Amino acid sequence: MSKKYWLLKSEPEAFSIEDLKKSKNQTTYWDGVRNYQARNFLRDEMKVGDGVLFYHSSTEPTAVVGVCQVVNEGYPDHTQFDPDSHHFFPTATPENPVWYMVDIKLVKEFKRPVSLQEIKNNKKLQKMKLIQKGNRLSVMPVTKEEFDEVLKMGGL
DNA sequence: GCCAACGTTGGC
DNA sequence: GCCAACGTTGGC
Repeated sequence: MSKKYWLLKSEPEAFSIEDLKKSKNQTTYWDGVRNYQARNFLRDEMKVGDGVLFYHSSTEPTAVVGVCQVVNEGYPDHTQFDPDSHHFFPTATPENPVWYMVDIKLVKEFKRPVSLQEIKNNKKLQKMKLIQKGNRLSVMPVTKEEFDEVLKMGGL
C-alpha cells in the first residue's frame, strides 16, 4: 500500500505549529473535525506513515508551515462525548461514534513558510485542492508531486 | 468585519 | 425528498 499525502488546516490561535513543537513527543491528536467528508478521510484513508502538510488558516499570512507524519490512524474523537466540550455531539455514543481523529507527529518545521499566495503563483500547484474555489475542507488529500513541491518551497 | 461558498437542519 | 433558513469557514 502506497503512502498518501494530506493537508491539515488549523487556526494558529487554536493550535499552531509552535504548540505542536511544545507538545509531548511533538505529537498531537487532531480533534474537532465536524465535517463528514473530512471525517471519512480521517477514519478511512489516513494511514500511519502518511505525509501531512500543516497549514495555518485565518492568519497573516496563511501558509503551510511544516511537515508531519500520521502516527496513529482513525479512532473516535473523544470530544464528541464530552458535554463540556465545544465539540460535543449529542447523538454520538462510544458504541456509535460519529467523529474520528488521527495522531500526527511533527517531522520538520519549514525553514520558511509557504504562503497561499506562493502556492497560487506556482504553476505546478494549480490543481491543489487548497486553491480550488470554495474549498473549505480542513482535511484534504494532496498528491505526491504537490507534497514534494511544497516541501521544496519550504526549504526542506 | 465582510461576505462568498458551502454544509446542515428542519418544516412541509 | 425538496429547499429555505441558518451556521460556519476562511480569504480578503
